Amino acid sequence: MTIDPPAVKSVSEKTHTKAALPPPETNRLLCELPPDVKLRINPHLELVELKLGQVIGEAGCKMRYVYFPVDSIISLLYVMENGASAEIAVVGNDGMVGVALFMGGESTTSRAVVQSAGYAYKLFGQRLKDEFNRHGALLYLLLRYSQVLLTQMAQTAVCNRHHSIEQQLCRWLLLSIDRLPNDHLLMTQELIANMLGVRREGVTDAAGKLQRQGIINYSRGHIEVVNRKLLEATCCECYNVVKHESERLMPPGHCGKF
Amino acid sequence: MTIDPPAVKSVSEKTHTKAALPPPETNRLLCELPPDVKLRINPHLELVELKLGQVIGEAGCKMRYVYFPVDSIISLLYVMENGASAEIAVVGNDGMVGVALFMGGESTTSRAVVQSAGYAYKLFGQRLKDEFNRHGALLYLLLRYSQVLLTQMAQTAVCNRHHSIEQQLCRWLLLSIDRLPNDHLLMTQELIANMLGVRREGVTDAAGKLQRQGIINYSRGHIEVVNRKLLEATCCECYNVVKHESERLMPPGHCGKF
DNA sequence: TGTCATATGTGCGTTACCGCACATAGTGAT
DNA sequence: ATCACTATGTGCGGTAACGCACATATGACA
Repeated sequence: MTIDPPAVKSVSEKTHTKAALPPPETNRLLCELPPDVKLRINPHLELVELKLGQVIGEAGCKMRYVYFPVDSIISLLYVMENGASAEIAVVGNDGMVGVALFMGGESTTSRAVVQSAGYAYKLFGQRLKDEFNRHGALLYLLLRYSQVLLTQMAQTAVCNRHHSIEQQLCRWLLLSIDRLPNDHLLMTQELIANMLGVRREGVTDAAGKLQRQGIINYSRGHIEVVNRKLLEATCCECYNVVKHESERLMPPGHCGKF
Repeated sequence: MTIDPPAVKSVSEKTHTKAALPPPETNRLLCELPPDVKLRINPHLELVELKLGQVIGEAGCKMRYVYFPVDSIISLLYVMENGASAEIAVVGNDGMVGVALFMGGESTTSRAVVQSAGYAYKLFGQRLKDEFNRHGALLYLLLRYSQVLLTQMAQTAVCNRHHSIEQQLCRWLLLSIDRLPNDHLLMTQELIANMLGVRREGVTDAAGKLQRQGIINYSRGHIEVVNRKLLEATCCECYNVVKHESERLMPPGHCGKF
């Protein structure tokens, strides 16, 4: 029952033995690529382990690699001058980290932090750009994904403005477990507070309410969603808006259909 | 001295007589295009007048046209189920409205509203897509602009989370006058409140403070920035972050240099 | 000039969240 | 078993923004 940071590693290793590495297709973007693109890209993909809290992209620094999460989750976090922070968007096996590379900026104003340990496929930035500049399926796929990101950011802005900590916590939990294999996540309330840009005590309050309603169970860095339906009902509209828009923009089986 | 909605029209007409239409180059994006692209695009650009409050793109509805503002300002506004709203980003002659067209989504979850009346060049969506699909300078220019939008949205999210109404009002004023020919804007506190997603009284308070500090002058729908330096000093970091990132991503004279 | 709609000012109690201080409880290391 | 560390619980005063009600001022227009 006990899962601590080192244990996470062993769990991951157990899941992904040499005999059963998660294929690149575990990532939605890599999956949707047509065969010819895969042939060019896949040989250069490198499966890497990402540890909780690891920074894979710093604000203002040129990104050398892009990452396609398979079972890890990456937070795009904005850190202000005074140290306060806020999550801008979250990326799991539905997306990639490093859109600034093909957008032309090479860097962004936000930091990419591992929010849930796991694996990701890493690709050298120039390789991505080369394929992007062939102006084929990859370009159109990444463009659509960029719009998903845009939508998520916009919704985050709105949610920050109008919704309570409890509602935002619900949204955050839903976004997280959607990107995880089960309804169990490793995350302290302190870290969640950093993501949401609120006080730790505020998260304690909100989480307490959810626990008392039988929506979640948590203790010392573990959170389990036990009643997803109720969680969705308690959440603000923001989660559903983002989810539906993502599904609209990136329907499954889109590869080669651009 | 009196400028009301009808007067705005006459002012605009005075400025842009048949003899002196603002050229497409008044818009930064159109300006940066290399000659061959201009040759293909410009014949299809249509100068249109945009009235205050006009909706040129509705959430969830396919956009038929894209707009390149010349002296108008467009707000990307998210309207929630309960009617509350918040501005996600603002577009002036530095950008365009309708990125969803080339991103592939055809529509977004936000509404595009005219925040400041004026003119814009309108282009049929398919024309833009056609040029985009030539995979030339336009593609790379619009990608960079998309990153500017992304940055602006991210910063809006953070600003909503951490900064006071007064600071946000400063940011909003600066973003606005940067896109206007002078330091004078037509905007009631009620409308500003809608943009910022706060109460009208909150804007009254904040505006009152700024006025008492000699930073702005306002009365019945007119706001004039009289001390920009002080305004910037009173503002949060958000304005400068977005401004610098925009300048980095879209330096002048970039055309043909992709 | 008077009238009216609209924009702005102001006061009040309420709420959500903050910042801080400190108490309590799991958990790993020894 | 003990200790130290970290995560979580809780209380308290302070503050920013809210919702509401209503007062006042300004400019447009008859």
